[in-house]
Amino acid sequence: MHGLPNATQEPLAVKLHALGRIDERDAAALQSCVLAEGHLEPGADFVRFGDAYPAAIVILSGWAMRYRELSDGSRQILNFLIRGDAAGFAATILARADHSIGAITSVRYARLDSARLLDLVGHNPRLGVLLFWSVALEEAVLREHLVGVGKRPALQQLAHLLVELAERQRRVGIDAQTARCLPLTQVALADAIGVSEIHGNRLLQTLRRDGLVTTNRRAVVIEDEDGLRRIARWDDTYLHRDARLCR
Amino acid sequence: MHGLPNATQEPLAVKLHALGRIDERDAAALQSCVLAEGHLEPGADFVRFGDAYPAAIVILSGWAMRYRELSDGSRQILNFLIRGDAAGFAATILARADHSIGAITSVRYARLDSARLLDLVGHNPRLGVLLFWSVALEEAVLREHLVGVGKRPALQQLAHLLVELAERQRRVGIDAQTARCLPLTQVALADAIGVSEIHGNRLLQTLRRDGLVTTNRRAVVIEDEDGLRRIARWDDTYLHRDARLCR
DNA sequence: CGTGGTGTTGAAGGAAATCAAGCCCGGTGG
DNA sequence: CCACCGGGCTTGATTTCCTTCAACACCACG
Repeated sequence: MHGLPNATQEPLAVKLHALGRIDERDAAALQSCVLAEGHLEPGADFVRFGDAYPAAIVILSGWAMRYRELSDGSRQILNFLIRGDAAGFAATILARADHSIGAITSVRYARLDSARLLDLVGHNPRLGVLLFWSVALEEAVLREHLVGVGKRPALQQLAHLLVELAERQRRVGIDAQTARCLPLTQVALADAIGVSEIHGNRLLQTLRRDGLVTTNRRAVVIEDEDGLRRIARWDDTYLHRDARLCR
Repeated sequence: MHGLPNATQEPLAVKLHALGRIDERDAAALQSCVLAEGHLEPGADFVRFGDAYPAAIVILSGWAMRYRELSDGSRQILNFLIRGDAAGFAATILARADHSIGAITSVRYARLDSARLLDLVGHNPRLGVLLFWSVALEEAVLREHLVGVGKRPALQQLAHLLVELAERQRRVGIDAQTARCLPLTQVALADAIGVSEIHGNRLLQTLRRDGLVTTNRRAVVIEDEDGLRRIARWDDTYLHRDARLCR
């Protein structure tokens, strides 16, 4: 992000900034909700299904995921969380987690003082609107995901996911080169789009054959995003939806 | 619902009451947000994908659905909306709808004054918590739906949906007999669980053969809910999750 | 009395799961 | 240093589930 005041380098602020202008005072206020930083190793869980919720957090760097394990051992990944994404707001409300959240790469996060955040929102409706916006957007992503898993052909759905993740990375200020690289194993991708690991692998092969992506050991790199968009039938209004920011 | 103060008969109040006690004053306050009643015929849309959002509403009676149409003409139903369910809160935030909402049966609804609601929440945190709770719960339902569509065998997923809908009806005070009856066509069910109409029909047949459901022309009636729960591998903690109500 | 939404059936083809190996590579420990 | 191991990836063969296509019966409705 160019020309941002310094305090807005805090990821939640960066994210909200991408939605609408927030000034230095707002950014500072957000920053004041940060209690401490924490760290998770790849594979470690932040919450597990059925556990009591820990405090709310914001991801500072690295990749995490919301997921659910089924009795037969399979796993559905509900969403990926990157820099600026928040989790655990429901802690104020729900007694127990209805899904697990785990680290994919090494993750740095900030713990938030949710009482203070709530207070802040009460006194600064504009911030509240922006926060609500980001929650609404996450729900929109979830809905789109459901549509994809339910109705889209698997290849299209895979392409859609890859484009979405690159797009989301750029939106929180990650540079275009880095944003092309998605640190996901093939199992993770398969579990996200709801197909078997083997089928997921074969789908990736066809994308690779057409030069749309390359794959490293534990990552997928987007080589031809426009091509992927075509396969995905990407709708530019998705994620682009702008907030009504004045009030 | 037995022994409720009169004002709490307003559906949103009934719904929140099911989550935690709300008193007559709270209920009256909620009621004061109602602007007017409206009505939709079966098949009519409340919002269509891409449209500007109309005001927020609460369903008073009847069935509606959130859904998305794809370019190939197919449809994914995201969620069903019944008495007490709200829609269009995102109107405050999002410029355009990212999904359509349509009436399945004839629907009565109340339009809400969202500015007033926001104001109310600001002054009555307890109400805010309850409202947030209901939003969080809807998101939980959406996540569960995604898990089902992605990972559960279609028959299990169908059974799960039927049980969930009956359960949700009872929770908003609909009597057990009525709650067993789900006014859904087979196409609607199929579109919700992400299978073709024909396959959906065959799944219903197997449920019928085992005496778990009967079907009228445009409805499914649950005959053996415990049996369905077994097939669905129903988890009793789902939807039962209780809010942390004191603060 | 047609017409269209709804439900039902059969047959055939396709998409994806499952089963079963085997490879590559990085890390660990003997 | 090398052997071994395990996580990630790849491939082929087989089976299962689900879609598609094509009819047709059945009300409910105008």
